[in-house]
Amino acid sequence: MKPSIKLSVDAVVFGYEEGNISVLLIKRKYAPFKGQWAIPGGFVLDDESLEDAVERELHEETGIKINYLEQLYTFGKPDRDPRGRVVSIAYFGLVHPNAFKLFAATDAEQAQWFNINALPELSFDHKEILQTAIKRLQGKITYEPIGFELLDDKFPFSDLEKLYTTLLGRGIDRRNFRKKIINLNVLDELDEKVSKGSGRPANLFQFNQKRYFQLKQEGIIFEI
Amino acid sequence: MKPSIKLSVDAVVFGYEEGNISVLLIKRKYAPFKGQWAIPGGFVLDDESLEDAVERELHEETGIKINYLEQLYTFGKPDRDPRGRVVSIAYFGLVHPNAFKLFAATDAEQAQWFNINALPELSFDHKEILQTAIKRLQGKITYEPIGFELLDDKFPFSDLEKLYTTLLGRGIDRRNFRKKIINLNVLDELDEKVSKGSGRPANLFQFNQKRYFQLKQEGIIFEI
DNA sequence: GGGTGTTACGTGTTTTAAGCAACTAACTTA
DNA sequence: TAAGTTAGTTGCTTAAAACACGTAACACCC
Repeated sequence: MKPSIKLSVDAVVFGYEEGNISVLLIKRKYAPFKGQWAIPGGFVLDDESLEDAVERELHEETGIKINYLEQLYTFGKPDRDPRGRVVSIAYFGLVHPNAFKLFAATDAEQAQWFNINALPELSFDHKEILQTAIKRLQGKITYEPIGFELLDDKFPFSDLEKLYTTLLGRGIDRRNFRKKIINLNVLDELDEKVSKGSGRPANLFQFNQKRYFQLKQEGIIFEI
Repeated sequence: MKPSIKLSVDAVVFGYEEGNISVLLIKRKYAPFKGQWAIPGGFVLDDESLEDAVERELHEETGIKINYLEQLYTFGKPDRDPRGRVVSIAYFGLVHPNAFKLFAATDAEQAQWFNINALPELSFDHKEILQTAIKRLQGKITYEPIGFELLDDKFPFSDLEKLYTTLLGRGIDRRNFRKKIINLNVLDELDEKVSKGSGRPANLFQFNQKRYFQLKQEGIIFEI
């Protein structure tokens, strides 16, 4: 007896640019939900791992290569797909958006970044998936020094600060935040400055990769 | 085209009794891994939800009814099952072990509680699943007032304390722990005492369900 | 029935971190 | 050159975690 349940993967990919958190969506080329926006994803091939499937689909549909990926949650309500029973394993990814040129193909008519505060209507139960992903992102950021996967190589401290306030949706104390991050020793202060608009030019920082990944592995608790 | 990937669910169920954290395992009745211990679980039927599948399999194989269940992680390596491609959605459950009489049936020859420090060899990749579950349990306990789902209705404070030290695998400061828990206001102190062996008899406590579930919903952060 | 061991429980002090205000620094723009 | 703007520092106040000790209420033993 062959099962009639199909298995798919979906990927919620976040990017951050100049104070905005965006998510990568595709416009569906075929029915169901033809012409509507959706999270990139597709069916798992019989002999590929789940992670391979996510990366393959992401690359096919949007041209992107991910640099951070983790499993999010598995969605399996019997009626979530009009084509029949489809259980989807959702993943959660982070990229530097300006490191890639979006390029839609296969099932996707178009691929585009959307600000998470200005989302279009989504196909299937993708709204629920996205909300789950946003919660995960907000949760992660408070106990892991995320940011490396979202920020540029070199960045002013205010970018990190803005990433946190935007993501948490609330103000944080600039002074304590700086103290805490500096004390983590994950940042190397550079001798370069950058000036954007008015105001004092900011010093540039860079993540110390070695220390950063060491900290992540130790499962650091750092409570913003 | 019908897919050849099959979908199963597995459930890691924890119980706590007198200072011991146990996990519920079954002895497999059929090949593969016949006669070996495994996490309870089985294939998902075409028209049932994932949660229904878990609860059905758990009840069939062990006689247990769960009072706390959440999704853990989905395991999908192509070679994890010798019968072919099987992707398994693992769940995580908590029960009061002495509230049920174990009763093995269907695929299970026997169902039994095992101390998590004295586990037998496990089938498939179930060792990895169990380790993931233990990590989740340790993580959850530090930011959620878990315990209600594991402890008896009435319990001395030392039971809660022991639950935490056992689960975290390290000592905690008894004085601060008590202060913190009491300040959460989730416990009602009863006028009953219990004496086990020597020493001063302990006052019994009870979870204030209303306040407890309110706190959980608010997603309390309470950092042991 | 009075010491002794044992577990339960409370008070207090010291140390660390979070919360918050005021200030200095280095630029741009009018 | 004064005013506006963003960057970054110093320090004080308050809350919480880390830690030691003292007291309470039993069982057990002689």
